[in-house]
Order: sequence, then C-alpha cells, then structure tokens
Amino acid sequence: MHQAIVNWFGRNARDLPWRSADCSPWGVLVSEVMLQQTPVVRVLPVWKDWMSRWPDPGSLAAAASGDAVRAWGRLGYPRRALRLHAAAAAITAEYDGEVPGSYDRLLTLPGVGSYTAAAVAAFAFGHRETVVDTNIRRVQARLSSGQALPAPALTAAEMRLATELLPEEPVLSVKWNAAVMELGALICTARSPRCTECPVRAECSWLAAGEPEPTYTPRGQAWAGTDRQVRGAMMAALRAAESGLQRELLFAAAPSIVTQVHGTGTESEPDSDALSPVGAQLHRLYALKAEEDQLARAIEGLLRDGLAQALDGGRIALPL
DNA sequence: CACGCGTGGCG
DNA sequence: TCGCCAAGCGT
Repeated sequence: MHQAIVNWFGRNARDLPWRSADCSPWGVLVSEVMLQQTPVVRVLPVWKDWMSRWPDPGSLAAAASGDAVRAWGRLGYPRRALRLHAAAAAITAEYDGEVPGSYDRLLTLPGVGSYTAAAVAAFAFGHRETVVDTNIRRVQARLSSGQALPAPALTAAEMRLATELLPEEPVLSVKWNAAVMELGALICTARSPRCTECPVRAECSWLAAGEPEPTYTPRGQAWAGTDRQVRGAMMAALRAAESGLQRELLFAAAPSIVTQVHGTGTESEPDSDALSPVGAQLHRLYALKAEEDQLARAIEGLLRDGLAQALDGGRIALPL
C-alpha cells in the first residue's frame, strides 16, 4: 500500500513552487498558512507575489500589518495575514530571522497549529512528523476505517492511526505525508472521488463496504445577514484603498450592506438598534459622514490599530 | 471542545 | 440555483 501510493505520487504530483528543492523554509511556512482552508489554485498567484515582495521573515516584519492584509487579497480569513505578520516578527526577534525547524518551536508561532507545525517541520526540514490534514483524515477514514468521511473534529484515534501508518525512515516519511495529502486532494476527494484512478482501490475498506453514506451531515456556515458579511464588505473596501483609505469606497459599500443586514430595501434609514453589532457600528460610522476630520482619523485608526480587533474580535472596534 | 472565522468554484 | 467544500487556528 505504501509503495503504491508513493509511486502514484511520483507520477502524479502537481508541480507546486513551495515543493521546489530551492524553496526556503519561509516559503513553505507562507504556503502552509495560505493553504489553511483555501484551495491551491487561489493561493498560487498570491504566494508568488508575497514571496517576491517579502522573501524572508525580516522583510515582512519591517512592513506595516495593513500592507500584509492588503497583499492577502481575497484569500479569505484575513486574520491569517495578521498572524503571519506577527509570526515574522517573532521569528525575527527570537530566532534571528531564521524559521525554526522543530515542531515545538514552530507551534509557538502565531497562526501555526498542530498541522502547520508538523507540515513545516516535515516539508521544509525533512523531519519525520505525523502530518494530519483534512485530506489525510479522509483517506484514512475510507481506506482504513470504511467511513465515507472523517469525524467532525480530529480525534486521538486518527492521530494514532496516522502515526502507525507513517514510515520509519525520515525521507520516506516526508514523501508519504505529501503523497497521502495529494491522493486526498486529487483522487480521494470529498464529493466525487475518482476511485477508478485510485492506486489502492483494491485495499479500500469503504469501497469494499459498498460506499456507505456519511453518518452525519456537516453544518454549513451562516453568511447572509451576519456580522461576517459586514466584515467582508468592510475588508473589500479596506483592501481597495492603496494608501490610506479612500473613505468614499467605504461609504459606497456601507448603505447596501446595512440594508441587507437590516432587511429588504426600504427608503427609510435602518434602525441601528435592529442591526447586528458590526452592522450598527458601520451604520454609526456612515452617519458621521459630515464630520470629515473626525471620520478620517477614525478610519486611519481602524487601519492602524483596530484592524486586528475587527478581524479577531468579531466586532469592529472603532477608536471614535 | 464546539464554535466562528472569508471567499469563490463546483456538482 | 445553492449548499458544500477547501493543506486549520484560537478561544
């Protein structure tokens, strides 16, 4: 089974720049953070631009966090850009600008959890690590456990199984981790798996069991009418401002979003009390349009200081 | 530990 | 069309 999957990987692996032999540990770290919950095709152009602009942790640490957020573009979950910026600062201050190679030290960095720490230690430093991402979990669930999908949350049993399956030899273990991830991404996909092309279809417990249905239904993420929608609109306006914020852009985005959050289109002004916390804050900001000096300072403050809270706290903390 | 966090493409 | 899904993390 190991031989079949590793051989398949040798023939079918995508040619991704962060897999190149001359890619730095920093490049691997940046790719892993960008790939958290974001598809490869969307990461590729942003990663190239990011690495060209900030080729090492020190250069990113010297930049403004707002620039990191803008360069993040539309990858989503922009708090990751803030955490990567903070990680660059920590690497510069505590590790002399060199990305640490040990799992334990990587784990201390902002935005680096158990998966990313293991992935960077393995893929950038060649260490033998138990790497478990959503692809590996799904392959294990089908191949070994006969389940259509893994459990909603990562379990200790899954970690044990992954460690049991991991080859002893470090170089082979790195290939194995990458190969199983790639198999999950290209063949053993969540919705329409391409089992006829699978190199281990003969050993698959899920196929042998007759492709049973998932035993639970995943819960979707709310979007319309939520604070997330308001934050998304504000982030789009903030990104659009190249230097400082052109407040017209924020105002242009505000009324339609406030109306959406409040309800269907009416001529009257929305009642701010009926809005979500972020929606109410945005409405309050919109109402201050006349006082331009105060408004300009507020927006600059939002960009400079309040952005982290806006992204992390679930509410816009305007310094008004 | 269950939950909230952006965004866009696809079945 | 619309809900599901994508190399998770922090609280």
